[in-house]
Amino acid sequence: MLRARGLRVTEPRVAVLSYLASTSRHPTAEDVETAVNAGGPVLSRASVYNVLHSLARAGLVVGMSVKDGATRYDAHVAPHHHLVCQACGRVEDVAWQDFGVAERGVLPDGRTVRALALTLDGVCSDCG
Amino acid sequence: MLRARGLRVTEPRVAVLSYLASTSRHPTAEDVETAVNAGGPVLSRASVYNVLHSLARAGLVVGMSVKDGATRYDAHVAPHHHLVCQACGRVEDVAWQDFGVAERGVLPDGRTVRALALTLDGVCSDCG
DNA sequence: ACGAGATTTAGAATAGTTCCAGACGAGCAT
DNA sequence: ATGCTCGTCTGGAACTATTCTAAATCTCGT
Repeated sequence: MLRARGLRVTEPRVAVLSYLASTSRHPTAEDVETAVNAGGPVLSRASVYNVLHSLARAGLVVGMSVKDGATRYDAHVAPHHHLVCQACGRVEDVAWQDFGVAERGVLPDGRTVRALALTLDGVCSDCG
Repeated sequence: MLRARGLRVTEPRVAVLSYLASTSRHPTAEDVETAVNAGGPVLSRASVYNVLHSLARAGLVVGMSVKDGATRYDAHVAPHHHLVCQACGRVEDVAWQDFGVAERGVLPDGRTVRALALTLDGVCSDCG
């Protein structure tokens, strides 16, 4: 998977990518560091950022900024939106077809939209 | 205007709000500080943040996070989207009717969307 | 004009991220 | 398999954006 994108296969990359792929949360870099270092050899903070950047450049994960706090990462790269809960701050996925927009297109004035994910403010399933 | 929202009218608030209302850019807190202090009495950095937070809480401005860098502020609170140019990083407005989505609504699974603004990745008018 | 309480201030403190220079190790060529 | 090369990893310092704190100041109802 990494190899297919022209990235060398290293232990840190495997660890980070499997963690991200295994969770439906949208962990911050710190979450990743904590999880990956939970019971084994340590990954330095700088490495976490390095790896996240590599994976993002390769298109294997996407990073997203939410107004409060740190950048969150998501290994689900198929087109979908994010719902940021105004009550609890959680970030949940929203299936693409559940919020109808053209995936990409040209605005009436000619500007081009290449949206991969939209961020919606709302209320999540628990706080609803 | 400030008074209408139950905020005391102070010189810093007036200065920041007029600056934000006068520009179609989407300035960062630092931009605001620079602009407001350009030729007059100084506003401390902490005050800029204080004021931006008050205004945001009162609904007179909205803050938005873009993946790279600092939070940007916008005094145009009517519903509209933001287009983040992938080439130059600029943030431009997109009229609501130019990108059709329901302003708010309920997803098929019951979660509530209260979107005020969506952030689109794309290419701006200059870089087009 | 006065007083209560909100607001501002400067600077220190914190959080998130990046930079650096050197050590290390993946994978190509042999 | 072995050596080499360069991409990758590391710890720590540095940096940037933002928040905190405690005291000074100012707005506005009375």
